[in-house]
Amino acid sequence: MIGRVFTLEWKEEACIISGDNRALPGNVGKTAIELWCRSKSGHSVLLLVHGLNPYIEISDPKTNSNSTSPSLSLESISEDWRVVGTPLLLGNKLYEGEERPHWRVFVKDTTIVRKLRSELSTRGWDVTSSDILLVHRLLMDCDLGPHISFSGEVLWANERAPKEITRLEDADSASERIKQLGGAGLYPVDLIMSCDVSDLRRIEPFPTPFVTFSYDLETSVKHNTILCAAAVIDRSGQRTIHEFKGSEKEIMEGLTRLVREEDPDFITGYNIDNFDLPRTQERSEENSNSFSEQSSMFGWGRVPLTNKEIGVKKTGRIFPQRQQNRVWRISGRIPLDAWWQARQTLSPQRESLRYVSNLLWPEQDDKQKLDVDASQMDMEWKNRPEEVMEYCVRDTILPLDILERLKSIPRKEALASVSSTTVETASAGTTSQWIDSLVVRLADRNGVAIPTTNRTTGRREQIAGGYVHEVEPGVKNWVAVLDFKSMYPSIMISNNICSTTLIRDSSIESSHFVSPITNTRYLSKDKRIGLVPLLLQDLMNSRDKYKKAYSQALEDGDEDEAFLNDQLQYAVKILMNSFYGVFASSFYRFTHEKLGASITEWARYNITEIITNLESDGYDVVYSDTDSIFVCTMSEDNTPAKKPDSGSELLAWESAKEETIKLGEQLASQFTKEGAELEFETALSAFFSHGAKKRYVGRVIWPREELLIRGYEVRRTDSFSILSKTMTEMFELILEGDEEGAINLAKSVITEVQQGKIPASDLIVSRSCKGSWDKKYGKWVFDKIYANPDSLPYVRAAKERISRGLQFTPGMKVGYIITDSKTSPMEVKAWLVDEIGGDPPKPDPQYYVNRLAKSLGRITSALNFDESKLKDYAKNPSTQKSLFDF
DNA sequence: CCAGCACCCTAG
DNA sequence: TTAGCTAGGGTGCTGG
Repeated sequence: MIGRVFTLEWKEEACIISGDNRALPGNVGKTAIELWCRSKSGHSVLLLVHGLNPYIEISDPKTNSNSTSPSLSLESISEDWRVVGTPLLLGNKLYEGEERPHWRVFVKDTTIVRKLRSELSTRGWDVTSSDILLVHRLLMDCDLGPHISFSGEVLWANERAPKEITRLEDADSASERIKQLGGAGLYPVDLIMSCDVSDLRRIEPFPTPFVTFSYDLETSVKHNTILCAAAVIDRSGQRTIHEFKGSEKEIMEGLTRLVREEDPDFITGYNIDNFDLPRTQERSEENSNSFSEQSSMFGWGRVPLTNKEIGVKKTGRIFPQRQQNRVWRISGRIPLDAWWQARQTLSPQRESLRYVSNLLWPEQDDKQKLDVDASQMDMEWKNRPEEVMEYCVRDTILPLDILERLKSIPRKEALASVSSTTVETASAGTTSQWIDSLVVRLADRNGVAIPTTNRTTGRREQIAGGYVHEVEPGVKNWVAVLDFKSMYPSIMISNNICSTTLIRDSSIESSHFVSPITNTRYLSKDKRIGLVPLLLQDLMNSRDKYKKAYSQALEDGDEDEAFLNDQLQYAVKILMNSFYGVFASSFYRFTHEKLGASITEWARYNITEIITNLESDGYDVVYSDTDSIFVCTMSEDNTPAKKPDSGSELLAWESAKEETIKLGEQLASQFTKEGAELEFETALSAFFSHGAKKRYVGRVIWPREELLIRGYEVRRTDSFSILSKTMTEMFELILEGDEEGAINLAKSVITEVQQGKIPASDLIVSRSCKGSWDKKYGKWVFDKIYANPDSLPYVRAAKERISRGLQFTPGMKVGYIITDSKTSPMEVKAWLVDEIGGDPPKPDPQYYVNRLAKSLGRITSALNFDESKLKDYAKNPSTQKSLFDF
């Protein structure tokens, strides 16, 4: 290997992708933290950080705040072989509502923390700060986010490293030096450096030029073997395409060489989590006799190909790994499945790559042209290898286009920035890890001990949630929608709700907050401001700051700056909204069961009080859900909801609109109080519901014009398109006051379905289907998950898919057509036309007539025209000429 | 025909 | 180093 090395100091800025740690050689009780970064100027960096060593904290439950000598033995801890030095007295910390002295115990190595923790707690100690990864500890203790500047000693650099670094030296001695410093050897990155914790600084977020690798395998349906593969590298927009043919071994070695040479941060593809990665793992195992051999085919981890990293068990960091049904982990890189991203942000009706690309780029035929039959891949590969390869290449480009369109990567980076964690944690971590990142560092600075995650299993009793107002069937004209700004966070802030302020005993406090129903008490703010309220207030302020910066950047015409700030404000919103759920959970480290319940009871109290007041003032409250209130702005007004074209009617309409806006603003300010800010969100010219909670539509006229639909089939991914289309059109008509038109539309569509005039493609039902892989028998099974799988239509459709040689992954949506509803369970046929073409299944008209009559009938019955009338009409449309015959 | 149940998906 | 929450609507199957 050729490289350049020096005794050079180097300083630059980068974004932390992920991190890990390794003990320094010689059992010296020191640990180096590895940070994999992408620099602002585009090269990759591995940073070995020194100066932070693993520790845990302990306290004695029997020692109070006035004493510094515990009843338990500190000496025996000092003598433990796993412990470095003597425990360090930190002073008092708050733990479960009590102040008591805490000691910090340094541990030789991160791998033995778990055992030591359980031993100490068996001996009677309360052990805290003991389940936090060292790399997270680094970010917390040094108050860093993902964007950092650093300076240090250069240990190794390749051709992509900055030109200023020039002196040549040999690879072996560089590798040796890296190992002495706790590293693993020559990592496959552009630049390797060493520094001290004090050399790291938090800096303002910037858009990092990440490198992404997208890949796709074509495999034999018969033998599961790999036929060919393609990959694309995206280096800040510049893409290079790579094709792989030959033996399976050659294909996988080619992919692995590409990963190691191009050194991507993200690894993507369509459905890689459940298909390409597990298949590559399987085939590389099958094609090798040792881990070392396998590493040439699947050694994608960003670590050197040393014996230690390859490992003697399946624990070597060189291999991508997945713990039981969880996300994939690849050392130093981030797997990011385009399928999952599309599913999460788009909620598409169906989830095949064809369907999603058609959804995103309807005008581009070439992106979705069907030219290879995936269910006959062996034959296709034999007869038309060029076309198969072209198809394979296209399927590696599309995932990159999807991520680009959904802004997935900048979103993860923004979330990492506002939650001050690595991009990997933002991308693959859990909501409680994002919140940990902020709460733990604040707790450390405020003398609050860090309890471990609550590992109890089994569900505790549910807490009560939000309030939902009954809704009457029918249309209401001129409605103002008010809602609370960040309701749950505001409640936590204004009532100082936090585990650090919860009053746990019956002690008398001079002043405190008391929840309205269960009388849960929280300290007043002059006694102590809760960590979480403090944090939420900070986040609220920072969101305002980002929003301002966004507007300013738009004004200045700086698109990049506007985009960055928009991402950041959005990430803050996501993060703030995650707090309630985490604190209402049963396992989170700073949770107490009373916290979640207090938040929602204050919420219910606030909103029902306002509703009562509005009603007693004579207002008609049409609907309310958790943090929103829909209120009629005119009691006896006949101004039609449909916007007239001109004349005096238009003037009347405009004045009704003005009136609604004025009243909306007035009511919002009237009912706003400290810590519960009510905002006027939208004005509706008409509101309709058939009378069910969480199902309504509105004609929005301010601040923009749109049709608002909530809950109804139109919003559901398991509806079929003729139902969604018809219902949407009916809503348009109803909100314009044309009820007759809506009923007629329902009748005519049902008639067409009865007569078999609607194409099957408008009748596809799609639902997600779970399943688990039976290793022993090598097939998908459903009875571990479902009580009676064969009675579920989507399971039967999934089984049909599988039997036809198509991919199945747990949780995927499966499309099907109901072909005979007279039997029970009803007969369904999988929708495979998108993937393998052929004739569509023949739908059972009666089933669809019934479904439409039921769903559309719910709507029309609110207009006094019920389901049975719709069905009668469909059976014999010619005899029923007028709507009002009935 | 109906109640009870399992399961999916959405609102917030 | 396992893990956000509750409220609510709706479909289809089973068994009486």
